[in-house]
Amino acid sequence: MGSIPGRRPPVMADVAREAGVSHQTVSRVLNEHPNVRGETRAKVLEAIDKLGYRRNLVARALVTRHSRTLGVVSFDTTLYGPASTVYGIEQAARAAGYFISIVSLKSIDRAGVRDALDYLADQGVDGIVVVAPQRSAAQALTDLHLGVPTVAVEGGEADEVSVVCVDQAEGGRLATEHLLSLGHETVWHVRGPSDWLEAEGRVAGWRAALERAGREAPEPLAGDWSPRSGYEAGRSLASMTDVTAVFVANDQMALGVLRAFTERGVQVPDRVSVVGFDDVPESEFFSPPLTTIRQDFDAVGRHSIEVLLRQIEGGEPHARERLVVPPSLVGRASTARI
Amino acid sequence: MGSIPGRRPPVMADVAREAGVSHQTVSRVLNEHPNVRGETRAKVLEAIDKLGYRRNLVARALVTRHSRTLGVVSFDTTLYGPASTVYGIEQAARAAGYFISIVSLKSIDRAGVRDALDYLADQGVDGIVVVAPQRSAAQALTDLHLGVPTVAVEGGEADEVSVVCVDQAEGGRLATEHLLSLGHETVWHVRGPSDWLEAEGRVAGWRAALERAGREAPEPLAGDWSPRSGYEAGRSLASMTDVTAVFVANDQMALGVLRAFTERGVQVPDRVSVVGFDDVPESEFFSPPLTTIRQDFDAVGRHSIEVLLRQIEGGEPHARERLVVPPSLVGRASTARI
DNA sequence: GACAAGACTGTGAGCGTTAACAATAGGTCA
DNA sequence: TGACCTATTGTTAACGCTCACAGTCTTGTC
Repeated sequence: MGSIPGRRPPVMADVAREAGVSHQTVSRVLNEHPNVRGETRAKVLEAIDKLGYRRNLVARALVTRHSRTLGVVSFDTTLYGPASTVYGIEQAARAAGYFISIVSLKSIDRAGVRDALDYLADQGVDGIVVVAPQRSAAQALTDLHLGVPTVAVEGGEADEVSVVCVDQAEGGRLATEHLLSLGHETVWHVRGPSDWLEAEGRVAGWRAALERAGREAPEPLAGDWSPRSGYEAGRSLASMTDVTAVFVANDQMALGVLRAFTERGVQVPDRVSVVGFDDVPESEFFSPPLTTIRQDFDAVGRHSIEVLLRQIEGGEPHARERLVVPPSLVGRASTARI
Repeated sequence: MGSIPGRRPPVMADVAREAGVSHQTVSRVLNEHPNVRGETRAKVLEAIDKLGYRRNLVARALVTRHSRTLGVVSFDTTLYGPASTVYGIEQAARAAGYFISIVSLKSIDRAGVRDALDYLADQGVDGIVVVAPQRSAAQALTDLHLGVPTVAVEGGEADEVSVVCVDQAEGGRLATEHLLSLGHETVWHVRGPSDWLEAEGRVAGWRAALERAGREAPEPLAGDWSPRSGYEAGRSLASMTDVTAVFVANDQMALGVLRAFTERGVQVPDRVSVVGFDDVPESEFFSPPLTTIRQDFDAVGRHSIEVLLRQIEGGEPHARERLVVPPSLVGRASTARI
């Protein structure tokens, strides 16, 4: 398989010499050009194999102006949601023959997003997926952007770019209606941080469901997605006697709520029902197992690549699509009839 | 800021013309070459700004033979450990001015690893980090590899490449000794899948600690890292009357164990003490809060980049380092004196 | 005031590939 | 048979940058 260490790797010209053809013919074989005689092709392939030749994608990218690399900008890939989405993106991209270059942001202010996009644009990516669940990120996308096809995951109403998202409001509605259908008078809500579009969508769905049922919406409790913030919200809720149902904006916070309830002797679901959001793998084993709203992160990742590739390869780099993935309710033991 | 859509982006020659200098002088300014007159530099920078010029990194990579991109091969970036490690890698790499290209593997057989490495090598990465916690992956690394500096995270004894890892055996020892110090006669173990080096390291540490204390090591229960497998192990353990202490090989399985114990009315920590591994953010809010072994994934990620860059930039591409990060015990409410 | 040693700038080649065009061979059709 | 097509191959020129080398312009020194 060639490639003696220390010697410079073979290039197309070496293969051409070995096979007794021109470098262009080698290029044709590599690019599966139809007009190459079978015999010639065989000679070239043999030479490639003999020398252990691998084509230089950097040189190729220089002349074709396509790197076959997609950029992904994401916020905190340590969280289950973004991690799963990025995973789906990566799988779909690789299946389509694209590389993935990742930038994980710590803070998601406009400057950070701008830097990340510039950074990726410099590298010559053919397209960018921004997992931009925050309003600020989505806004940053709206003004800046330069000429690379872009799709935003959870990008809100942004009409400058294509968007793929889960219908968060629908999720909030499903959770709330589930609780109401169990006979609860009203449903409390532990919400996510206010800059997050997902948090707002869930609040909106929750509020809409309550309104439609003619119920009063209590003041939502603030959280920041962390179990700790859920725990603190849970302590507040535990001290209120009229709380019988809580919709928590993600499973991690729901875990904190459950913990606080356990400490205070508040039985779930006997005295209070709890619904989470995300369906992380752990939630089935919470105590009690958590009723939650399932988001198909994998589908979101796959779809975002599909949309992006349509823009890149379909020759409509500025096309704008909007693709909404529906969430679903997963019923478990943390909710019960009042 | 220049860059009229539709027109081809400006290149170095355009900047040179605008500034009235040669393209080489522009290159010098960009590369911070010392011998450029301040006035000239200013003219060039002004022209760059005016035209909105951005240097083409692909062309640069072609001639320098350095892409300033590092490849990362990882297995299931949905899990907290790999996700956190990759996050640390990404942050450290970007801080050092490198891009990160990611390949997430579904299955980690030799062919998969080989493909991933080839794929990245084709792309022209300057170095590769393989997050290879499985024995098979580590072995795959050992034979194949071609000429790109490589570092393995959790790569076992592989002596073909540099390795950065957490001292898993030490973690197992810490967990076990903690339980023994609380007066438990022996410690049961729910282990991870047998192909995983981390699982084996933890088993080894557990066994060693028991041996040193002169205790019998019970047969470990098999798990696959998932909460469900922990749950099943937990059901078995709940039915044994002589179990008072369990060391579970990760926090997710520990959650499953706790769930099973709760269902069977086994009090933790009153009747059985439980220790996990990883210190995921949720574990503090399990019921009860989980005593666990903390791994500094972030440090592992950072160190792996440091080691890799030393190989790449230090001119010793085949140097082999071994860097071990110590774990630590985080005491919480799931363990108590017998 | 001439000369060497720097400081600064420009010229040309080449990185490894693909695109555009040219050239050759073999055959078809009137 | 000769013009004319088509299949196949080769030649040359980019792509946008950096490297090596060759200039030119300042200084400082005696």
